[in-house]
Amino acid sequence: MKTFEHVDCSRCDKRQSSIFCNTHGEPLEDLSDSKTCSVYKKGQVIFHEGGHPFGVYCVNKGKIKLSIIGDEGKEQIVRLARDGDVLGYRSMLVNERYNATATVLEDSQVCFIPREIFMKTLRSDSSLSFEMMKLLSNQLREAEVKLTHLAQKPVRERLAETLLFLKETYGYEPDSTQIAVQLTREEIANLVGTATETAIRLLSELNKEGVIELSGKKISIKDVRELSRVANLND
Amino acid sequence: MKTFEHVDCSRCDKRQSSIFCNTHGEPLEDLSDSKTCSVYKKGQVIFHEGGHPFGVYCVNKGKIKLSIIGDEGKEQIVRLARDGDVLGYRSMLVNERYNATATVLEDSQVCFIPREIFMKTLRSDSSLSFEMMKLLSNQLREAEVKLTHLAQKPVRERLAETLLFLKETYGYEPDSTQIAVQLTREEIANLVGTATETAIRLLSELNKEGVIELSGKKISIKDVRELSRVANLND
DNA sequence: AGGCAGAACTGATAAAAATCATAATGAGAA
DNA sequence: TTCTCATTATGATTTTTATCAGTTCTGCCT
Repeated sequence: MKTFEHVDCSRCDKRQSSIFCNTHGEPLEDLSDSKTCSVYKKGQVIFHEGGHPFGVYCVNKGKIKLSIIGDEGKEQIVRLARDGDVLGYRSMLVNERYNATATVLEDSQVCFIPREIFMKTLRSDSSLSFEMMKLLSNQLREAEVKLTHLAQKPVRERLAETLLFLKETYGYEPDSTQIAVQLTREEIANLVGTATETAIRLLSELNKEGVIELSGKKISIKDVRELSRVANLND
Repeated sequence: MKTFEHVDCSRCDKRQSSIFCNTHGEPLEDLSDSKTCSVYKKGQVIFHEGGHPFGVYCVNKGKIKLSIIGDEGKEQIVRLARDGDVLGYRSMLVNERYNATATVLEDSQVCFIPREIFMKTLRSDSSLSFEMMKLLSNQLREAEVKLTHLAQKPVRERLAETLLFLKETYGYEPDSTQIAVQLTREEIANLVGTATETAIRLLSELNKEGVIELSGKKISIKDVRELSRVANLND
């Protein structure tokens, strides 16, 4: 974990779409001055389930998975983070240990804002607490919808939905319909909530049907419309 | 929906354990003066999925389910509310339509705080936004854990877990080990995330095993320890 | 380049859970 | 009270999904 050149928050173009979008002036400078910026290599863990939170992490550039380990040691991926996303705020707010592990999916640049500074900003800048509430609200809604689908929809539909979700989250590779993230089949299964073999089987099924195209870990969506139909998204 | 006698927030004993625990003085009076208090009968709907939020609901006394209707019209119960809980705040914060329906499980008294007043209080009373963030954080954690269990644990374990959850949420009837809430078997299934017949079958299985005792809709827990073991809660 | 380990794949089988069908019970309305 | 309809219950069957076993593929390391 190497430190990379310090990025001035006021010049960070990801800020506009982040919870700091309305934070300006002194509070923002405070944050910027006290943070540290690091590079994480693929596979590295930013924080561990059960660990103590000492601050929040702000993704400058990167792709990160947040996962919970279930009773039998099986991973469940509960969220994916991209540029501009903030991680670890929840545990900090309620002053509890992390209940998820953040693992880097590809080399990423992440800024760390120490606890005290973040909490101070939260107290002084009411727009930040507002953005926090909105963020939490949205994530809660997403989690509840996901819950419903997990309980009610068959694996094939959930897999299609997951692929569309990956596309929405990370977009396509330049000039292609390949989803811009590399996940193992196991990770895809842990996102969908199924067994690895089942995920593999259904992926190659969609491949045969011409809806998607597989080349190694790269997945391209050949027919978004049909994939949406498979996902059966009416709500 | 009849209006019941106005309850002064400052004298409401549920306030201590609610998000208004640190709200005092003028802000609290404002809330108290502008709210309306209503009685809802069993089965009545407080708000509908898709409807516009005009304020937040504060449960004075009652038991309420929050549910989402899935693609095939099947209900998924995503949360249960009890005395002191607040409902509908999430949609209001992000200014979206309700994404869940709130239905009263037994006759309840609920106060309604109009949108403007609540938002005003949120701006003026920073402790309230803090409590909101904590509440949202906790609910998000719960949702993510539930998600993981839904994806990884068999129905029997989830049913046992649900029964323990019901006990934690609503407690026992006075001088008994009967859980203090009446749900149909279908509702239990929609909470667990399974088919009604499966829920019925597994309930009678636990009944035969002597872990619980069924009498109509009343469920009593005869052996909490064994039920916890069935739920397989290691995390 | 060769070999090795992990990942991806495929088939067979087993287990879990949903669905369908049908009967019994019970609560509320006329 | 009796009738009716919804809920509960149970059995049989099918479908879905997981698990197990074995093979091929691929990237990586020396």
